[in-house]
Amino acid sequence: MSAKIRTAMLPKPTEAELELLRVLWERGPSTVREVHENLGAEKETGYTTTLKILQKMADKGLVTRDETDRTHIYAAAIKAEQTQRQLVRDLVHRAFGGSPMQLVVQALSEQKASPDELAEIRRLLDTLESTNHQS
Amino acid sequence: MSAKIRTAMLPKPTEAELELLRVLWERGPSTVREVHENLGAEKETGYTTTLKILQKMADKGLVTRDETDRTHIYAAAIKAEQTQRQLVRDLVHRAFGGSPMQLVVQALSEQKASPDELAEIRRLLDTLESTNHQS
DNA sequence: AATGCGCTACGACAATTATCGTTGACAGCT
DNA sequence: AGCTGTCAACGATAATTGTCGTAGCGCATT
Repeated sequence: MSAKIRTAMLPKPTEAELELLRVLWERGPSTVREVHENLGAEKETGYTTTLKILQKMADKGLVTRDETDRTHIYAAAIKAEQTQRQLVRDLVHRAFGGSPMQLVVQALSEQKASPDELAEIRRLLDTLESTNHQS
Repeated sequence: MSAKIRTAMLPKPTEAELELLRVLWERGPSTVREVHENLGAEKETGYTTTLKILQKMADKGLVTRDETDRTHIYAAAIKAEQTQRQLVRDLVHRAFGGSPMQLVVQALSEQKASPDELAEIRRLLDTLESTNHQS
């Protein structure tokens, strides 16, 4: 099996980094200030902290930085789905002994999902089952 | 107001701690050596490392320690489901913007689930939909 | 009783993280 | 040309984490 290292295997974002990534995914490319002011009100952290973390993320390649203007603009370098998948795979492996189903059960029972969402999941299940046979 | 800290809000286990917890969940109460030798072969870490982490976990309350015999016996202080739920809630909040459905989608599509498991999930969905109105 | 083995306890250590203060540059206004 | 405020860069710091080495204790077998 050929090791498929496409996107150069970026490091797993830390908790604080993930917080910033979430903002970037929501808002799209943003300035430091925009990111900082869109953090959850729970975070009572200084501006320079946000800046520093973004800089480190740029070093690691987790975000890109457009420096043409004086006020730089940061953008997530990885798609939300990709990171989420990595995190889920990690969690499944570490906490659920490799069984994704257990995680699904937890995720579903933990928070009450709306009927709409449940229906959505059913549709997803249908899709999965049909694509299951054709390898 | 009586602070109802029943389960005492244990700290979130770190990665290494989770690894040990997984072993304890699998095996039940175990000695340090048993835990250590049941780690994934990937972990090439010393015995004292495992011991130290278990001790710290005992301090934090993540595990209990039976010291009656000279060889202590550690046991997980929290149920797997409880920890898993906490981790899932965390991940949902941190990476999925609070939507558990997104996580479910990722978990399902990430790894191919067997038809049996898919059926199991369907049953779970049924249960959830019926118990949906009561709280 | 002496030795050796397995076990716990304690402390040290490097690496990583998160956080902030300070500095220096730049831009617009007066 | 001189303030004023915003911004990026840098360094410092404290806390946490994972990792061992070493010391010291008890038990069993000699």
